[in-house]
Amino acid sequence: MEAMARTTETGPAAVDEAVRAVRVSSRRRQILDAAVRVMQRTGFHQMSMQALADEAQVSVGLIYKYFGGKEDVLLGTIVGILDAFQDMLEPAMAGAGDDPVERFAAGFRRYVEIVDENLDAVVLTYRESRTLTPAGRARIKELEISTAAPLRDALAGAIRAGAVGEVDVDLVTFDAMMLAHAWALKRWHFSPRWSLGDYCAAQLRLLLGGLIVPEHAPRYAHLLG
Amino acid sequence: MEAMARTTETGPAAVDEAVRAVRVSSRRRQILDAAVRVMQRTGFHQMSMQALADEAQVSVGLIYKYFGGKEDVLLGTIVGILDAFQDMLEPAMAGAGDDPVERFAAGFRRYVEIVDENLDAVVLTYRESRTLTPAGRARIKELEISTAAPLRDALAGAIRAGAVGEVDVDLVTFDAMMLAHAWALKRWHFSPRWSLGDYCAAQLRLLLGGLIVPEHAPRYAHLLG
Amino acid sequence: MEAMARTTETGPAAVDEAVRAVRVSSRRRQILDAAVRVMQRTGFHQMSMQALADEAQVSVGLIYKYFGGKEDVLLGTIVGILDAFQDMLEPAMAGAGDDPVERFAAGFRRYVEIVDENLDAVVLTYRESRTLTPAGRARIKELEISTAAPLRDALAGAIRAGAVGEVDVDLVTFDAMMLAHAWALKRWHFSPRWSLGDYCAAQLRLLLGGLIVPEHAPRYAHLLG
Amino acid sequence: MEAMARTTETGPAAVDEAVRAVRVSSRRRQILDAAVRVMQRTGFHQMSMQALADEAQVSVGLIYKYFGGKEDVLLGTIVGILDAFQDMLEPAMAGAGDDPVERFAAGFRRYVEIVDENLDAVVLTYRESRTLTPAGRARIKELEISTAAPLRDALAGAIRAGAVGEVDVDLVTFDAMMLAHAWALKRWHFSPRWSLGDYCAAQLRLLLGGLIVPEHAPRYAHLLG
DNA sequence: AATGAATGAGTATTCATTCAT
DNA sequence: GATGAATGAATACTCATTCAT
Repeated sequence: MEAMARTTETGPAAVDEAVRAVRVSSRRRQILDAAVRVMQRTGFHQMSMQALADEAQVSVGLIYKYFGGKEDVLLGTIVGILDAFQDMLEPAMAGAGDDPVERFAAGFRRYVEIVDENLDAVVLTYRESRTLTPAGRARIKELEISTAAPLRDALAGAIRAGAVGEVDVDLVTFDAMMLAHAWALKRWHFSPRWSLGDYCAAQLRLLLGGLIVPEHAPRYAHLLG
Repeated sequence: MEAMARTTETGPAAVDEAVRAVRVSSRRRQILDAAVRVMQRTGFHQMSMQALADEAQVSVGLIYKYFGGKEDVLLGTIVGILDAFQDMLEPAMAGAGDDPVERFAAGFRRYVEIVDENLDAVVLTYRESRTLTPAGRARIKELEISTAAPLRDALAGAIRAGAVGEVDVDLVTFDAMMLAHAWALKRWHFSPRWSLGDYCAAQLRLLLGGLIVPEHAPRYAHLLG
Repeated sequence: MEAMARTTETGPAAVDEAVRAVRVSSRRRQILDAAVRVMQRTGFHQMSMQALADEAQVSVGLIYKYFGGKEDVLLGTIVGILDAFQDMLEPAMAGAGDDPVERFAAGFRRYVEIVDENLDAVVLTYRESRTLTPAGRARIKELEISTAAPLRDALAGAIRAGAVGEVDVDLVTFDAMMLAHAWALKRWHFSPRWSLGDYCAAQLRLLLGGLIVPEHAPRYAHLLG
Repeated sequence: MEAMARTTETGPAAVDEAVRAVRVSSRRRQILDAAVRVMQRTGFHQMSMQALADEAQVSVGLIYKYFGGKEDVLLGTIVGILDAFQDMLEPAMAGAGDDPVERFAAGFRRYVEIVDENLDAVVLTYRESRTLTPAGRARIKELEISTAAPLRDALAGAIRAGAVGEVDVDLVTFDAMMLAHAWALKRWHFSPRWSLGDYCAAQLRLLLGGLIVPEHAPRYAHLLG
């Protein structure tokens, strides 16, 4: 059996390579997950590498095997969060049917939910971006734009379908994203008074209120309240 | 001569007191202004007290006569910025006439302008708030709310006047504030494509588009595009 | 009196300046002296800044006010040693009379004596030079050359006076310096069997034996043994 | 087959032993050669075991199978260099004929040549000796003495032969060694001005000038210039 | 009021060494 | 024999804060 396993077409070296890649990836994840937890408690600047090592249950030295330094951990953390956004948003919108307005609404709701599940991570994105090198910042910006792409597409679809008038797709998408982020950025203001569902419904009402062309309004009455 | 100066009607102690208050205030301002400049360059955490002292042209020790410590300088800086917002917003709205919708629009435009004049300071507010003590954070929150009060009042007036339907005043005010802040927070995205005027106009169109009741719409055609 | 002192042509600022310069210089000396002691015990690389601070009876931070870093302390130490050489060699030779051969002999003896008084410092010069930046190394080389200048001059004088034949002044000076340094570099070999005086006498005999022209030899019989 | 291999006359264990000894020796050499190369580039303290492993094309762990630790590598390196000196010096002198003065001169020339071929290794000997344990240092000292033995013997022979007067053999040998080392230690001073041959000739002239008794001088005119 | 010399705790990073595989 | 992942102690350097003058 062992011999057989070693004589597949990829060969033993390839297998070892793969095993190693998995281990590297899992170690990185282990450290990044710990980093999110520590930064939620203390912020990036207050996080000592020792504290991170303790939280991740590894030695300080090992962190430097997987990351170039503290800032690289920060970049990895933020990128990880944004990746998670991207991975979660599209499926939710895919399950919302064909109507582009409904898709946009479902996307927005999901976006806010994901924000709610990653409150501190979102705040982190705003707080610590400037700490990154220009290259790191550029990467973050790209990711943020591509994260919102499904929302942008749905909105463009709604305009093509005639349900929404001619508006600046980019601006509206950005506004939607900002208002989703606001749930995290200003939760000290909203959270005591608003439930997540109410917040989404109210914001969607405001967003769509000025966009939906009057003759299509009845069909979206459940969104426009 | 010295004796004469000390025999004015308010009494020498009072004069000294006043002189001292002015000097204290001017020294504080001198240091806070320097702090804004340094933080714009380097961020709060990178700013050393020595660098602040150099920029403010005073000695390190003197900073500790006027502030409790580094964090107190940060609090003072943020409060100073929010104070400036408050001082500048109300006059601008007062000069916009009686129509509450026009006042709101004028207020929003001015708000974005002030953001534009204090880009780094606004970002600072988001980046460094968590560095503050809970007491400091609470103070900031209050100030942020009271800063937006004129906008809130105008919107409430518009509803009372029947120009705007029944909406959640607080939410809309917050959205407006967020979108104004977004000009600073996301300027890497907007600034290359949008002028300040276009940004204000487009955002106002979206905000008001869903709010103005149809029969009043013609009167605000210049705002709704 | 005080007033008078303050109204000399240099003025109070200049006085303060001078006071400060003295303090800076004394602090530097205090730290450099400690550095020599610690490096003698442990070598440069083993010397921790904390250990240096303890030895110098100052705080770690203060060292960084007076030196750019650890390597700067090393440079300062070596330069200090070479300066001491220069300050001590010339007076000794000046007191040795007019005969250039006698001057050379006296200079060599003094050189070895100074080496003997700074055994570890000399070794340090050989051991740690490479640790320095190119600029630092260049400075050391210059100093080493100028340190040996009095010996070189005496030898050149001896040649002009006809007491010594035409030899390469530079080479002989360098050899003399090397053999003086050898007293420190190889003291594990010499020190048990040779006294300082015997070592000097023997080396001088070898050095001068081949140099002095035969007809002058009688005059220097006490040197040639 | 395996059984056959195990029944040679020396016995299987002995063969394995021999094979192992060769391999051990070759691995040691592989690592030591790499160590010389790395230390020439960076010095001992800057050399990380990882860098050494990379240069030697082995894993870090393997180094610890052949050496007790980093310092043991250093000791091995220095010993290796001194061994090489010993192995190379004697043959060169053997080929120089029977005249002891000629042998001494040939030995000195060869010594400087070997120094020239191992410039950094020689400097290493001076720089890093103190890093060793007392036991290691003692070993180095012994080796250095035995390395110079052929020179010492030739000089003693020259005295016995009456070509050189009664001088301290040990001191002269040491001086010769120092001046050979100086070619490495002070190459920044000599190398731009002197060729290796000129340096050897000039130093030999100085060394022998005071030693050769006048009546033998004509025979060594080619050495005394 | 004002200075700036002095402190020393805090921290990112490196690297010799070990050991499970 | 050979690997290299993992460890964690060691250390140069920074900087907020104090205090004698």
